[in-house]
This record gives sequence, C-alpha cells and structure tokens, in this order.
Amino acid sequence: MARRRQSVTIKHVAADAGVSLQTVSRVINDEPNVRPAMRARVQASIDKLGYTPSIAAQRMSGSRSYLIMALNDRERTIADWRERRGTDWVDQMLLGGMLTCAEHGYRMIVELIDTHSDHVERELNAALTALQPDGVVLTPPHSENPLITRLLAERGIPFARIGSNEPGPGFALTMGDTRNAADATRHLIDLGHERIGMIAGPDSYSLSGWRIEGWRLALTEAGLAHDGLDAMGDFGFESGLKAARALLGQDDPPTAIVASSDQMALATMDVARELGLTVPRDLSVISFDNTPIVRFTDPPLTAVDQPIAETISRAVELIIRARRDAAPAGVIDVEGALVERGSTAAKPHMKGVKRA
Amino acid sequence: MARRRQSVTIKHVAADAGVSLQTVSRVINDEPNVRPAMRARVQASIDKLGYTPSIAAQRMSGSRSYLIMALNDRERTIADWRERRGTDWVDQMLLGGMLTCAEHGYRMIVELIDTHSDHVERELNAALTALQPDGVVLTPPHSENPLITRLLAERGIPFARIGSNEPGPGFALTMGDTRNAADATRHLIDLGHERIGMIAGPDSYSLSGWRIEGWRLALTEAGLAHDGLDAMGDFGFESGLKAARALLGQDDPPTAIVASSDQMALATMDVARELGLTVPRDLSVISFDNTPIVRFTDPPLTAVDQPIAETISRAVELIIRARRDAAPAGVIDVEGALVERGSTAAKPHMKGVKRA
DNA sequence: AGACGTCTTGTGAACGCTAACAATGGAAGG
DNA sequence: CCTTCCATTGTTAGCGTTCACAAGACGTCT
Repeated sequence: MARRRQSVTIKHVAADAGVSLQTVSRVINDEPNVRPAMRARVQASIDKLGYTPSIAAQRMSGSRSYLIMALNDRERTIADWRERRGTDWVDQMLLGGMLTCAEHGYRMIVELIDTHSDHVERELNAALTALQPDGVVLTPPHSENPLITRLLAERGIPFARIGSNEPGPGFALTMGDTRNAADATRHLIDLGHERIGMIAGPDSYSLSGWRIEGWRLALTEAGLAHDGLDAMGDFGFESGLKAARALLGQDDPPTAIVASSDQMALATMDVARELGLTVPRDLSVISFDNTPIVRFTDPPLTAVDQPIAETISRAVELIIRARRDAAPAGVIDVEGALVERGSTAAKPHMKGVKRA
Repeated sequence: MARRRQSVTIKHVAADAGVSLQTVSRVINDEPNVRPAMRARVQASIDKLGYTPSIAAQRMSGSRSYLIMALNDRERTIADWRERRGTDWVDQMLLGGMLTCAEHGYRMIVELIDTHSDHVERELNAALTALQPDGVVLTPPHSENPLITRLLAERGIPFARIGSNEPGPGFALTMGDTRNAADATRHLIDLGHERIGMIAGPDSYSLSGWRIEGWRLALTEAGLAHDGLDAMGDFGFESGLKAARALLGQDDPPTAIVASSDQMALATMDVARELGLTVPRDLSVISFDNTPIVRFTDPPLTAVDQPIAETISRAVELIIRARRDAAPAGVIDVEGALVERGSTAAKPHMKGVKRA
C-alpha cells in the first residue's frame, strides 16, 4: 500500500520549470538574486501545478515553522467555557491573531497550560518541542509568570506578553488598565458622583492592581475618598454578587461602581435590583470588557472596551517581524475606549430615595 | 551561526537508553512487540530527558500529522466577530475540539475559507497541503458544500460534517434540528398557544429547512395552521427585527414565536416592546443557540441549547479513530435540550389585550 | 535435528524542504 | 587580456522521524 503523500512537491515544480530545487525554494521565499525572467518562469509553474509548500518540511529543514502559539490558562479557559460565561476572550484572541497570521502566511494555534501547576515548565517545553512555534503569545495570567517568560527567553523564542504593564523579556503590550480605570472613574466624577466604588479582579492578575490604581488616582485627583470603597472578586458572576452586596450594604453606600468585568457588573445590577435600586437612576455601573452580553442587558451596560483582538494582532506582527527588526523598547499601549450606554447617569440628588 | 534546533531528539533518547532509533519510535507510538523491560528502559530515558517528538518530523516521515483542521466560513466568522455578535460558535468549537484533540495527542487548528468563493478548491487545497491534517471538521455551511466534500473524499482525508442531516461522504453529525424545532413548538402548544410563528435562518444553511420542517410537523400534528406564520432572517439581529415586524404586524398575529438564533429572538423581544407587548405575558419567545447572552436579557430567553462543543468533540473522536475503525453508518445525532427560562408562558387569554 | 514461524530489535532509505557551499557566467577594473 | 568580484544557479547534506525490510533469538512442529 502506497504511503499517502502530498500531491505536488517542490520537485514537481522544479521539473516542470526545468530548474533546481533551490531555485524554486528561492522563489517561494521571495529571496533576492533571482533573475526576473527566472522568477516568472518558476512562478508560472507554481501557479500551474497549484503548489503550496508543506510547513512540516519547511520546519524540518529551515528555521521557520510558520506557527505562532497562543498560550491560555487552562483552568480559567475551561471554567469560562463550562459555565458559558461568554467572556469572548478566545473568540477575540483567536480571530485577531489568526487574521494577522494569515496575512503573513503564518498560522495560529491555541494551547492551554495551567499557570499554577508544578509542571508548567514541562508542559510548556512539550508544547514548544512538539510544535516548534516561531513565536508565542502569552495571555494573562501567563504574561506575568516568570517560569514561562524565562523559559521562552532562554530558548530564544520571540514572545509577547498581553496585558502587561511592565517592560521585561519579550514584547509587553498593555491595554492601558490604569488609564481606562481612571477614565471610567472620571466619567462618573463628571456626572457628579462622589462615592464611587470599585469591584476589582483577583490578586493573581496584576491588571487588577493597575485598575485599582487608576480608580484611586482619579478619586484622589478630585479630592474624593476611596477608603472602604473597594471589594474583590474573581471576574465571575457569583463573586460579583458578593462584592456588590458588601459595597452596597454599607451605611453610606457608593452611588456608582466600576466593576472589573462584565459578569461582575451584571451581578452588581442584580444586587441593586434586590435592594430596590434602579440603574442608572439610583446607581451607575461601568464594567470592563464590553463583551457582546452587555448590549442586551437592561439597561445596556456602559463599559470599557478592551481591544483584545487588536492587541493580539499587534503582538503577532511584532513576533513575525522580530526575526528582522530590532525589538521596540518599552511597553506598547493599545488604547481602549469607554462605550457609553444606559447604566450610567448623574448622581441621584436626594438622599434616602434609594430604598424606595 | 548555529541553526536553532530542538534540544532533545529521538537520537539522544536512543543513545541514553542504548537502543536503536526505531525502538524508541516504537515506544513513543505504543506499538506492540516491544518487551516490557525494554519499553520501561526507553520510557525512563524519555522521562529523564523530557523528550517530546516533533510533530513536523512525524509528519515528514510518517503518515500522521497529529493535526485536525476545523474549517469555518470566513465571511460569516469575520462578520460575527466584527459586529460582536457573540455567537459563541468559535469558542465552543475550538474548546470542544481542542480538549478532545489534546486527549489523543492531537492539536486543532482553525482555518477560515469562503464557501461561496470561486477558489474554494484552491484555498482548501493550499490549506491541506500546507498543514497535511489527519482530518477535517466542516462546520455549516461548509458541511453541505459538495466541492469541499468531494475534494476531501478524493484525497482520502477523514472528515466530519457538523450540522448535517444527510448521510454521505465523511461522518455526518446532526444536532437534531428537526426534532429540536418540533420540541420547542410542542412546548408552546402545551402552553396553549395556537398561532405559533417561526423566524427561520437563511436558505443557504440547510438546517434552516430542517427547523422549519420540525415546526411545521408539530403544528400539523396538533391540527394547527402554519400558513403565513414563517419569516426568514439571516441569523443576525437586524434581520430579526424585520422578520418579527412582519409576523407581529399581521391581522391575527402569533402569540408565540420560535426564532432560529438568539440574535433574532432578541430582536423579536425588541419588536414586541415597540408594539407594547410584554414578554412572556403577551408573547412567548423561544430561540436557538443558547449563547451566554440569553441568560442576562429581560426576561431571560427560553432557548434550545445547541451542543456544539460536544458535537465537535464527537467528530474529532470519529476522525481520530477513522484510521483504525470502520466508519459508522448513517448520521450521528447529538441531542440538544430545551432550556426553559422566562420568555415563555401560557397563551394570553383575552384577545385585544395586546395593544395595551 | 532440521525446518519453520513468531517475536523482538536493528539498518538504511526516504519524506519535502532549506542551509551552506560550489560552480558558472559576465561585468568591472587594472 | 587577465584578474577580481558579484550575481545567479546548482549540488550536497541534513533536519527528526517512520517505513520497509533484514537479521537475530527463540520456540515449535515434524
């Protein structure tokens, strides 16, 4: 039984064009020092035969695999998916990365790894050896894991850290968490709010800290207090309920809340309803992420749009160019935007109206 | 400058264990006819050195690439993504497929192709030649594209057609569209509804037809009319508005509507609001898909859950086993379920109450 | 005892492509 | 006219793995 093989190889093209394999290879890879007439002749044969190089063979002999690996946290990704949280993260990541990869003849492949496991290094090494990717895109919380970044740096594989505020090995790309949180808070201050709460994400994500920083910054600027106005969740809905109850159950509760995820913002709106508060009349809510969910809630959520797709796309471009160009210094900042919808309004005038 | 190479190869393992390359290969691939003692010795070396085979090399020499390609419609995928429709399709597909692939040492790679383009064949051929996947998962509407299925059959690549009701080349996996539409319709009939509308998907998806069939079937069973009670959309929100207006603007409008996507169901609820109807008091709505959005709408939507992840997972298993086992005959049916939420209720008793 | 079969291990070639170097030809410079 | 150099093409080897086949060990049957 004949081994099933690729139909058209570089050999067929070389034979058809009457040239050597190497010349065909040069045309494929757009290398210099090929006479235009020769290039055209080879290209004609390629088109005629419908030839496409095998990336497996290219990886074997050359230095490129045309594969970019996107690394996600396994635990979180699976949990989000099982519970149908609709975080939209994988969608945005895959598509943003995939389309940019495609433009350059690359492919993106998603890999899940547990950040907190003992064998991160073994798992990562296995994935790297199996796939031999030309670059790696790290998403939170991997972006901050020194075991991972060190290993990649040692192996000399270009990589990008998404959602990272700090320069370091690899490319760092931030979505401006501090600035976005500050902008969201300022928006609420402009609406007249004076007690503005923050429901933060977990400690294990350093972006949680940056968002708190932004919120605190804006409040301090305006001479407002922040003590006792923050609570912590884990980005999920349940944790949002708990955090919102803690904030809104105070004696002098906030009239506006910035939540570090859409799910936690939705939970905040539910808690408000429980307490007889109407959003946005009695309570303004701003969320982070701007997933598709927030357009269809009642009221639709004002949210900070996280430009995930664009950030991943930029990361992929940096990685692909890394073989030629020098690394850009510092942290690349991809700007998000505050999308105003129905969950924010001016501060309620009368006190006590809240417990209608 | 030294070519950057994989650190540990089969050669190192062979040297360490003092055996031939082929023996190591046999252990890796779990082949029979290796003495237990020998197998253990080689495995020890593999573990010690942290060896993982390079899939590129495996593809080069062997018959497997350990890659499964998932083919999505480019146009629709990009449109969904750009407009942030949150269809959740890519998420479900990727994760369902990815996790099952991982269990068997495979990897899933997503590829976008335009079904309706002239060069589907060229694009598909290029992707197949570049990646040499061991199998292909076709999602709607690719599942029904004869150019694609013929090409795959000719090349002898195992493939699965997701959302297909008809046996044919490759594995066919349906999510029971006819049955689900009938069940949803029967649920409404049980609630006392007598005029039940259907907002269908576009013709280009044959599942649209199956869902219409199920709806019609249930109505006929119950001796109810279906004439003039169906409208067509394209799964998107805007098209849902138009279809819902057509159905609800009639002289004797339906008191319940089955929509073929969550987006169209949401649009139906918006139109109901426009017309002064309260869901579910005056109008019941059931949707297909059960994306994360529908839990947070007001009211939450009763929806048919499409088990996309499980279906893709089953498809991947079939493909991986295809090299050994014989193909299962017929169409594999993965059962969905109707998830009851707040958008369905008993038929309104009084006529005329609708224009409150 | 010899022939034969089966289980176990090893050897050489091949997969499709590119890196490194060699060879050719013509232009530029003396 | 000869050397030198560069642009262009070709040749060889090798990437890491598996396939096909060979060879050895050992047992079984006649």
